[in-house]
Amino acid sequence: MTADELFRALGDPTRLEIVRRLSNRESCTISMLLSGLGISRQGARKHLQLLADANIVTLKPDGRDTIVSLNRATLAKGKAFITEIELQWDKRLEALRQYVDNDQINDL
Amino acid sequence: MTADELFRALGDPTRLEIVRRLSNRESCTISMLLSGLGISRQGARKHLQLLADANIVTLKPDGRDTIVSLNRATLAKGKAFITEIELQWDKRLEALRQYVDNDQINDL
DNA sequence: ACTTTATGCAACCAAAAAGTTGCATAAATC
DNA sequence: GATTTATGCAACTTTTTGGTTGCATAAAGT
Repeated sequence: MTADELFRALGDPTRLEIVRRLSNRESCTISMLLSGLGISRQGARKHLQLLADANIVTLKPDGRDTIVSLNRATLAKGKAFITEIELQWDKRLEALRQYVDNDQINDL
Repeated sequence: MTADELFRALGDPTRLEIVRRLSNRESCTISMLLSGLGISRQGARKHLQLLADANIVTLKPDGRDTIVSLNRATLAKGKAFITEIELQWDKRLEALRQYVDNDQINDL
């Protein structure tokens, strides 16, 4: 799963709300999770499937219900991606700083 | 700018490639940045505008050119959002652990 | 057995996104 | 001054997304 797929899955207010709910509740059933989102069950269910496809969420059938749980490792990947970008940025800035310093030495 | 808007802006391979390029290069002109992305200049320019609208990138006209630079603070917000979710998750798990511990005490 | 509850699947629609092409313009360069 | 280069704006098409409704089904509760 690529970083853009992960971010795309997080890039919707309904889906982000689902993720927020899962971070607060225990893993819960689909109907509990999706009630009160302001859209139809099937509409919300599509969002949930998108999260499942992006591996942000895991669905486990259990009798009549289906249990939804948050996949922490996947979220961590998104965080790691941003951290990596920031790291590259820092390295570049540091290289620039050293370059400027050398110029100052040359100016002596 | 909401978290979902930020993630949505990052949720596209072309835009993520633009961000990656900016993390490695010095701030550069639009044409330098967008060449070789595999789509038309105007197509790529639309993606760049989306990144600018999400405040991930800043555009600064300079004579004939326009200088593009990465906005570090905005990326940090995305990271912070995920961190917050993880924190909620941890707090919930800790509460659950203590609950289980109490049960064990009750069993004595 | 009958009813309710939790869920899935599929068709359909409207709006947004991704991409294209063509034309315009203003700054640099020759 | 003529040309090249960097850019913008706008119209248009195709694909994707977000949402709906209707119908089906299987497990639990009465």
